[in-house]
Amino acid sequence: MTDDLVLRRQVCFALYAASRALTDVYRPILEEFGLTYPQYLVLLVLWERPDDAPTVSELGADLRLDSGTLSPLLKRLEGAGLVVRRRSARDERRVEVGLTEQGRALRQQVDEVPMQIARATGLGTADLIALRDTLTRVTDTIHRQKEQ
Amino acid sequence: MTDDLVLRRQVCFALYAASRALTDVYRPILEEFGLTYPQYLVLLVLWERPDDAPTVSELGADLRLDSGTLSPLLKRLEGAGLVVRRRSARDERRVEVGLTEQGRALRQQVDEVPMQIARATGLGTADLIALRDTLTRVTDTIHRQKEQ
DNA sequence: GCCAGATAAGTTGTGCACAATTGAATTGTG
DNA sequence: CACAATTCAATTGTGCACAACTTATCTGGC
Repeated sequence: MTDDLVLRRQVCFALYAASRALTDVYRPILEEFGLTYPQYLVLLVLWERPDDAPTVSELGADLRLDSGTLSPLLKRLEGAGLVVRRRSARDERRVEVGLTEQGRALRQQVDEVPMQIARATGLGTADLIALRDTLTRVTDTIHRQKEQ
Repeated sequence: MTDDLVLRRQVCFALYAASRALTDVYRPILEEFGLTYPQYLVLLVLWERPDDAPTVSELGADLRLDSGTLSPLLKRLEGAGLVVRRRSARDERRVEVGLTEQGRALRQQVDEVPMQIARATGLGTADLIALRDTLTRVTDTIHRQKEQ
């Protein structure tokens, strides 16, 4: 196996390992709020647009998750009293996901979570931005190829 | 609320999304060989040291996975005829994982997989090296903090 | 207005990840 | 030597991810 192949394998493993390591950092922090990381991501999307209640599909487009993942996840968030689901009046196929008062209030409580996470990475702002941009480029490249 | 809470600017989401996107690239390629990505990672470790059969713990140390993940995964690899598990003679608590002839032979067949993956990322060698180093640094920083 | 095709969300089944627990084997200490 | 503490793999239970399928609803062409 050439060095190039080893390198390429290492990049993929590095990505896989880093993603799991970061989730490990989130776990104890989010556990205080009774949240998992994917649940936290869903709430981030909802907090960004507090006025319109997106449908399951729209949430899925943002997070690149399908209903097979989101349906049970949203059911758990609803069970926790953070979210409400209601059939759209205009289109009964759609389910709109909105925040409850409790879900809205949670936003302030998790305010310092991103800073804690950034600190745990040990990277400065410039490195974080560079890393985010590279990763976003990789993700976009992959998704663009997939659509063709 | 601060920009930090904006999903797009989150390095963590970029990492999570990139990791899943890359697994999406692996899936159809590895499916031809009847492998999942974590199973492929286990085989990579075994191919790197074809002489000694590592224990479940040693595999776990390399991949940062515990027996709760590895035990059923190894059972499936054994069911596929790629791997054998045997209790250590010296220490009956340990289970050594070795390659079968079929498992050894698979190595040549998946030879060009890493190149296909690297192409899918759309990054050149320099970018791949930089990305790998940054990710490794993040992972190491997190794991070092965890041990303290 | 009717209906074939589409779209949306949910369900089922498989395979990770990981926490917590179990049970067997080994090690360290008195 | 005895035995408590440790180590190792496996198991159990929860929660993603994702493919494949189901059911309900909607849309466009006629």
